[in-house]
Amino acid sequence: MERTYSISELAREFDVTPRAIRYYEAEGLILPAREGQRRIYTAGDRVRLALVLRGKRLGFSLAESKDIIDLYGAPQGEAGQLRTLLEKLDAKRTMLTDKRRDLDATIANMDRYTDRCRERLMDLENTDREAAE
Amino acid sequence: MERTYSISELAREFDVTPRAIRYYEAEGLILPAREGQRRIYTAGDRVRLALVLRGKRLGFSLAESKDIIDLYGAPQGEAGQLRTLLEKLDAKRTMLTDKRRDLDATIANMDRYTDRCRERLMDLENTDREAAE
DNA sequence: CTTGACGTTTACGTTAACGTAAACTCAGCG
DNA sequence: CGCTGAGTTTACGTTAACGTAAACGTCAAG
Repeated sequence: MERTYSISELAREFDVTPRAIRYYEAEGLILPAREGQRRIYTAGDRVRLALVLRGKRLGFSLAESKDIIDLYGAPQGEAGQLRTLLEKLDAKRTMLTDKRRDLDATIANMDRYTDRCRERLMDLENTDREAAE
Repeated sequence: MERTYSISELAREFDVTPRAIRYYEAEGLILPAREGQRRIYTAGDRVRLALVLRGKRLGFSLAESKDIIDLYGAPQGEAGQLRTLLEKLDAKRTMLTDKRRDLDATIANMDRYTDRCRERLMDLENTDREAAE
């Protein structure tokens, strides 16, 4: 038997509130089974939650994350379905690499600035040392 | 004389509304000069706007973007100021590279899945061709 | 002179993503 | 049996980031 999780268990593990997890369910991002009234999360549900949270860190809305996550699990019976799936995957990939370009530019920018700051600091320390002689 | 811009000029160029630009000003992200009552944006203001929008694409809140943008332009007179600035820059850089790790993982994940889909499609096309014989 | 185009302030409305609180169920324990 | 701890639903509250609308200024063109 596969291991399952309660809502508060997942909440603790990922440091979110049960309320947030229920909200993701209401938005159609996670669909746990029920045992009576209680929600039962499988390992698959846990992965989906992790994907949602990673999406959040990357600045995706829940709707965008749902778009992406739903691609994993799309029907692949016919060749036509596979082809449209591949197109959608390509579109998402483009969006992701665009974001990476922005991110790399931001980091490169900051690095250049940091270098200038370091130089400035070394200059300051040198003149201090000279003044102390 | 350096070129300046009106609010609607910048709005058109970056495809945002004047309202949004004024909001960024209210939040302290851009501080254009005034000519009478009208806002006059310099090339520097334009750069700051571009940084704000890039931050948005990366999923930063306006407050986070302000944090980052304010680092460029922080006082660097004393060595102490430079050292705390360098610390803050390092912290931000760590956050950015963390984000890139998430982003790379997301892309790699999607690429693996895409490869499996492509294989599946080729298999399907092969069995189709064989069935047609 | 008035009509637009562009700008301004002020203020209220809207959406996403939850937080918070109330009132309920239900299994287990002493 | 009553209590506790975990879970549930329902509903209203909250914040960020603007959208939208009203009411006004200003200046060049017709």
